[in-house]
Amino acid sequence: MLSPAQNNQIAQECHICQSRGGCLGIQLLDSEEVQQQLSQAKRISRKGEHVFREGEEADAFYVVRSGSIKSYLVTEDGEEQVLGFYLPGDVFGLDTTDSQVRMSSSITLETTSLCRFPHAYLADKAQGSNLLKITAEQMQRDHNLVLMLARKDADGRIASFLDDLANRYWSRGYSASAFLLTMSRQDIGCYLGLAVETVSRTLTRFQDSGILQVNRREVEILDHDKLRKIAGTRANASSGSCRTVELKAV
Amino acid sequence: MLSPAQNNQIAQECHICQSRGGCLGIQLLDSEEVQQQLSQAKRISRKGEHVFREGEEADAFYVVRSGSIKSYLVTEDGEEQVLGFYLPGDVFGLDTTDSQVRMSSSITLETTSLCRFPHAYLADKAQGSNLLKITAEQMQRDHNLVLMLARKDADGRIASFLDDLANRYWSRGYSASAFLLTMSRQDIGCYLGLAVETVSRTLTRFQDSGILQVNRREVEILDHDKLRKIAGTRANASSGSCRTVELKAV
DNA sequence: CGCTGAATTGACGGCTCTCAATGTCGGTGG
DNA sequence: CCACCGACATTGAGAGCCGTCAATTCAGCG
Repeated sequence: MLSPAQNNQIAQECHICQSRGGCLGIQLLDSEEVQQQLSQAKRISRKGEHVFREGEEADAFYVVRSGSIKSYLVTEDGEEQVLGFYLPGDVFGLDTTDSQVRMSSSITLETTSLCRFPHAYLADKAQGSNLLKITAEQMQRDHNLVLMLARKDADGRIASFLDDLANRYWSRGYSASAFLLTMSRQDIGCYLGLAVETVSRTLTRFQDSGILQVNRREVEILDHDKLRKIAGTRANASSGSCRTVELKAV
Repeated sequence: MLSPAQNNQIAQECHICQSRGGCLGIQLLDSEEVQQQLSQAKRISRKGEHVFREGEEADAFYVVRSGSIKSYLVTEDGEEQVLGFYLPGDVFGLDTTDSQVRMSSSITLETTSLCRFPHAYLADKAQGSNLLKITAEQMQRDHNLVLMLARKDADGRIASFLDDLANRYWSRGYSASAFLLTMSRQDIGCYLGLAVETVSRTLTRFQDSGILQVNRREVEILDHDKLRKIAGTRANASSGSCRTVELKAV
């Protein structure tokens, strides 16, 4: 076991995971290996480099230290479906098949620094519960995405997307009202199941309504309440008839 | 450790998990507890009963022995978003929040028998990798759903849905061409993000095209190739401009 | 300075949602 | 046994959102 002082030093060295209750390396890696792994772990990639690709062996997962990551998969006809974007502090690379093969690819959207957590170096104890918590994050994200896709129109999707980004930046200590979109309009469209033109038009319309200010990749949210309101309202009652039917009480 | 004979006996008692490489109880539960847990585990619920609800404490997950389950969550405006349907052999109840709280509700669609796996009784060893494998299933399912919602039109979604069901029945030893829809049209619509009427119309149109025969809950697939073809083709190039851009090789 | 790719804006058409009516099945009570 | 009823499913007509196609502007870069 490392001394508290040592832990402290390592934790300070990487403040990214504080929102999770401390450095993941200390939580997950065999104590004796922590320092070594953490020092090996820092990988810096330039924009457009793949961290891993679908089909490769999955022998590690990652935490974003700085920069941003796009996770996507390629359909049969050779086109992308974006699965998510990862910001500093986010864990990614956990979605693998039964046989520990990558279910998706991930690529850097800018110069990005990562922590790498090889599966082989994970400590055994309490691993299950920790991993469960982490995978839960991913699944929640998936569910939110599904929810957006299935139940919201273009306005709702864009608003949800921006609100989500704002919250995630906020929880990481950045401004929730002004930030940079590290991904292209196309990426956003892919993520939200919208055409690029629709993304553009919607942003412009939001700007005209005074909800936000947008210039290229720069976004400033002026009326967060209104944004949240748009994000919250669903598009179609389509599945709106899907009310929770409470069956007769026993 | 139980003797091979005992393991064999227990495994035979429950043949559901064979496709997974053997009874999950033997793989996951503390050996000494296996038999006890397995006998306690059998829970039979009548149609319309909740297995658990969103917000409850998540102290166990489940495997469907017989019957079927609908997983859903309720949006702010009190409406459902179906997250998936679970058939015999499927694991569900793994999607929890950080603090081990249910992220979704699940309800029986018919008389259903379940195996219950309390987290407290899980053996420590090799738990991590096993759980990872299992959560991976769930995530893959999520991804497929997202893919459908974001990139397929009504025809594609319905076709994918039916093809998926057929494959899952097939892999469990049932007919892949004729089966019963255990869920209502509304449930299907919720799952696929379509209006009930669209589901109905699409099924009718598929029938008129000779792809399948449908009567109420009974479905018989007549032209599986054509079904798969429809399922495979995407609706909009919307995100179709989302080609995999191969950046310049280094 | 020209080129390339990203982003914006406009016109048009189609898919699917909405609203509404009808048909069908299972259960209930007379 | 039959009429009635409610839930589910089907079918039709109309409208709106969003994708497609196309042109234009703009930023970055060699």
